[in-house]
Amino acid sequence: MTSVEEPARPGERIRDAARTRAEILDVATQEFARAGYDGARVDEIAARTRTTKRMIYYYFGGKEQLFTAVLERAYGVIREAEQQLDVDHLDPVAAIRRLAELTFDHHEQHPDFIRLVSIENIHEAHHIAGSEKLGRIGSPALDVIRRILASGRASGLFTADVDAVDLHAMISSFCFFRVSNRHTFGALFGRDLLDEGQRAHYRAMLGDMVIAYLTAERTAD
Amino acid sequence: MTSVEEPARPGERIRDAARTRAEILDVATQEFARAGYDGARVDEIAARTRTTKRMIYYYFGGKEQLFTAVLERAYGVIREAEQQLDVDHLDPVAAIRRLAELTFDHHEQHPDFIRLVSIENIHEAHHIAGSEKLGRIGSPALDVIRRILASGRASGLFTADVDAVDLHAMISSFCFFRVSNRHTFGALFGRDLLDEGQRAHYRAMLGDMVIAYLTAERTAD
DNA sequence: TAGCTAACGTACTGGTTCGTACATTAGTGA
DNA sequence: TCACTAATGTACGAACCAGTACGTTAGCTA
Repeated sequence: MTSVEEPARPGERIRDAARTRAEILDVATQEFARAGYDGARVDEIAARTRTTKRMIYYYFGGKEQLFTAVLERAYGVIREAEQQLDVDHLDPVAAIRRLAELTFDHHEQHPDFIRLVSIENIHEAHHIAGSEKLGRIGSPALDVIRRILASGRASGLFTADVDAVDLHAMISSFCFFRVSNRHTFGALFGRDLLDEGQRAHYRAMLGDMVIAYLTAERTAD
Repeated sequence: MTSVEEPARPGERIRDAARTRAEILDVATQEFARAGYDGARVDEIAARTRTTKRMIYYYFGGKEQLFTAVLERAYGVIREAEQQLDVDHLDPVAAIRRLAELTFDHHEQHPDFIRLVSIENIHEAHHIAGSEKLGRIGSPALDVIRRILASGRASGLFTADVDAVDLHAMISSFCFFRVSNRHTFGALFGRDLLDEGQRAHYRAMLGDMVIAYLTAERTAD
């Protein structure tokens, strides 16, 4: 999520539009993820940048548009990662487990993204709806899931006629919840879902669950 | 979630501490759920009450404590509902499906509660941690799950040696995600997870998933 | 090298928002 | 019935915060 890491040589290297813009986005991502949309402070974002508040309005127009830009970039990062998915060489069962594991890993590695999505849901996806870049973009992972499901059904390994979007929701919900609800779950049940020692356990549990669901013999249809 | 519904006879019925307190909590629940902690306005809460802002500070002390009180009551409602759970007369498979369905229904029926929990997670469960009533309260559903799992294992129906808290997390994650991420999911995939026509489908899917997981033959252990 | 414009900084403003000082009254117990 | 306190209302203040008016300069181009 970090795209600016110049050594910050003092005094030097002024007037770099691209860098300034990117730096604002980096800091804004952290600040919005930290405090939510209304909790985030434009002054605080500016203070943690090598530029001033004026530039935020110069480049983005306002707090609202800045948040939209943050979301757009965050979703862009996810899309790129999902496009790297390569599980076609595996058999359907192994492929779906691998996909679940990669989704699991990805959620764990991007807690700020999870927080931004949670925040955007509190605001009823208002910013996504107003963004040309984000409306109905779907997810590259969906195509992967579709291919795996088709091949699994063809080979008779998968008994259930499952919809790709539904399976994506099933996998995502577990991965997302583990990160998004970590704090309340921990406070209520005294168990940290992100505990390092439990990581492999939950990762396997997700895979087992999905495979079991896809390969179970249905009593009725 | 609504506990005050007096006919509001004008001018009458002044000086009712319990009612005033409850009315503030009702309105505050809506306002916090609507806008998040920082987005919520104390003045707005007061305006939508038959009393004044002064009373909010009189009864609760401040915005922070008011939010904690809102959370405490919301969790209290959930606990009460979970205590009504009665699935002991069913066989383990039917019992676990019934439990999943009731969890599913309950999440769907209390979107404000889901939003409050999401908001509290953004704030890293700070208010729960500071509340005597909420620390480590767990969930009555956990005991039910423990009983069902024990009986399922004893009868040999459940192959997996699953932990109750983990199973609770699995069920909750799907139910929670469906409500909490409804808006971003809908905006991105063009599918409303709360669509009335899909309700039975997702409800069955959750049950199928859990049952498949619990009854699947494991390849390794 | 002159001039033009994109990029940047400073200082301020107007409205908002949490919180409170102060005044008042309903209802209860002696 | 009288006094006392719990409950309530009004009006205001001080800090905060998004957004902007205005001024400046770096660096490219003709």
